[in-house]
Amino acid sequence: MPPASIARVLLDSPLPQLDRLFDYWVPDRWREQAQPGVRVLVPLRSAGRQAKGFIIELADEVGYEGVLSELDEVVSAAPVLDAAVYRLVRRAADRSAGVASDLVRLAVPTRQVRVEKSWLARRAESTDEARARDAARPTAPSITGYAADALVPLLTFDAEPLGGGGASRRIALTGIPSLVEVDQGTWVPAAMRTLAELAAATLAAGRSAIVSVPDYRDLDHLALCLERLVPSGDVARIDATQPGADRYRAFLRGLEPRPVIIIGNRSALLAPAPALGLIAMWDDGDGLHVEPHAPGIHGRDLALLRQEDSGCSLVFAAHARSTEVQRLIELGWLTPVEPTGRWRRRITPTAQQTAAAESAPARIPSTAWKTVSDALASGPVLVQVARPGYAPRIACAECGETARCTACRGPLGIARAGASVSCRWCGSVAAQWSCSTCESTRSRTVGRGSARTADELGRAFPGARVVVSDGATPLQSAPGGRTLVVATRGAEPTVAGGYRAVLLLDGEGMLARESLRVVEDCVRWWCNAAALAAADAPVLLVGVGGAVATALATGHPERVAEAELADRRALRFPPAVRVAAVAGTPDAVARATEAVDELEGVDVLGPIELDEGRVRAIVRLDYARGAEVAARLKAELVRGATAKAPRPAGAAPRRRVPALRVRFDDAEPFDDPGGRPTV
DNA sequence: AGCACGCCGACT
DNA sequence: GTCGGCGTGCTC
Repeated sequence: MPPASIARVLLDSPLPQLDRLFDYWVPDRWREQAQPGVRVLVPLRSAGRQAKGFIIELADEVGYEGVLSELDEVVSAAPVLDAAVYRLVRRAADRSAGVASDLVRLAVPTRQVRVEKSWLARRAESTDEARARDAARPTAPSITGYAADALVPLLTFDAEPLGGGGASRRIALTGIPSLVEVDQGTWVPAAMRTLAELAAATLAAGRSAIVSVPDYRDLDHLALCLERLVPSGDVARIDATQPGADRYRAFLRGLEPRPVIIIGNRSALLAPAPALGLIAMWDDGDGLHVEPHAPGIHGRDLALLRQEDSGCSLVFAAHARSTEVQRLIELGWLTPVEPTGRWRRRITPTAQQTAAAESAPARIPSTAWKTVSDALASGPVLVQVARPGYAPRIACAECGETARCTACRGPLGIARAGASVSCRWCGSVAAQWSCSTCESTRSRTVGRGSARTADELGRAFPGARVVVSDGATPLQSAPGGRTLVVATRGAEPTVAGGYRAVLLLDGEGMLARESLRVVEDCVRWWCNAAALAAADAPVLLVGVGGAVATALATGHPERVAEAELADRRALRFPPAVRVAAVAGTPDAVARATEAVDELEGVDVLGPIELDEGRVRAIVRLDYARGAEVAARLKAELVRGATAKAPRPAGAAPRRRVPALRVRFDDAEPFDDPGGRPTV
């Protein structure tokens, strides 16, 4: 038998029972092109069709007793599924009972034939010019604001074996200062400059870097910082909003031998990168790092797995520490690092008062009113609110019951001043509403959204320009001068020089949300907004007291993470343990939970009723049980997908809904029962 | 997903 | 005696 005549192929299929490698003969005509990583078409006999797939490895021995088919076609010679990316995808799928090809689909963008052809042609040339460019490495920038020796271990790669690197290679950056001026009049968050400098220094050491940020406004700032440090050909931007061809070109850049800096959102962590030296992630507590598609993996976990596999450096940077990072610090897996001469951003708690200064809106205490008023004289002021729109909620004037949409049961609200009442979920206008409890037709507005706050503040501070930035229409930056910027949490724009004051409203309401992560999320939102203030500017948090307020007032947000994690340990909640939500038909869920329940360090909550005919249970597991639990749940998924559940007499013959779904490490099951379940 | 193999009711 | 119902299981 000639060598390497068998190709092991991963099929492009979401079916769990097909999530393994299939052997195919490589016919002579494809022998040349059939290399690991290429796209192929293969026959799947019983399915009677052709399947797409990727060659994972070549072999010269059959690992299968049956009769092999020949692969039909090598789609292109581009080895798009990189070996390291496949290892990452395989491990990530295995630890979450997921299907590898679901992740491959995120890792390898849709093929763009023209882009790929020109890339292959260019690669074949391999010009002297390219080699000269390789030799001319950019010089390493210093990392502004950090002691020279603090970050040296991150940027030292000499002859280190892959998979090496201790905890000094993995750090959690905290205490990051606020905005910095990178060019005349251009201000960016200091964290973006630090991450850009780290990436550029990694590149200068002859290694690639991946920097993952939650949203495109961070990405723009990061790109801006990198422009000043490295040639544009050394930066590849992977971003969901860019056109397919650009996306594919950026992706292919990571397959070239020359090191590169890859910047992007969560999918950047799945990008190929030669000689990976650094993975950095900004604000890992931001929910945008969670991939919404199956199997719903958090970018943080991808970063941790990839670091372990490659032995590269790892940086989690954030203003507020997540409980997950706190846990890794306590385990000794991450080393906390702070900038030199760290000054602590203090957030001053201010009690809610009913009696405020003359003409002040009732929700702004008089001290805060004075602060805003004074600050406006020297520049822009940020006011953070919880909700967009005019009135976030409508309630019955008689009994106080929340008004809900007749179509979808979503809450009703008012989007703009003078607009009619409409549903916040489905948008349908509620023309004639009557209370479902007491049948009254009189309603009242509850709470103030960004639009109403802006209206009120505009009247209260005549002469100030009022700007609104919310999730639907976020601003990257706002004008300076006498400007009041009203923004919903997470949508705060930057201003040159930083805000002269920051006022955090609605804290009480934000904390009242029924969610495992409320405290953590609120602290993150507050710290992120506070970081947009000028260094000496006051930051006031209205209506929040207790230990959280104390931690923020003394400039120690990490104490909140410590306390939160201690609570979760006591309650056996994530991230002290891992969780897997198991949803589906009652018998499928029962079988799945029975399969794992008897394991040491595993317990099951529920099941509870979801919608008609479906239930959901929560499996809680010690980290050490992860592989075993995921494997058993995967086996149940395979069983559920192949053998159909015995249907009760008289029911519809084929269920449209899958019998079983599993989602790991999602805190949603612990959240507000009024929300819409996603599992 | 698709499609074949396999074991029980009304037909030339 | 067969033709075909779709329940069960496999796909290199």
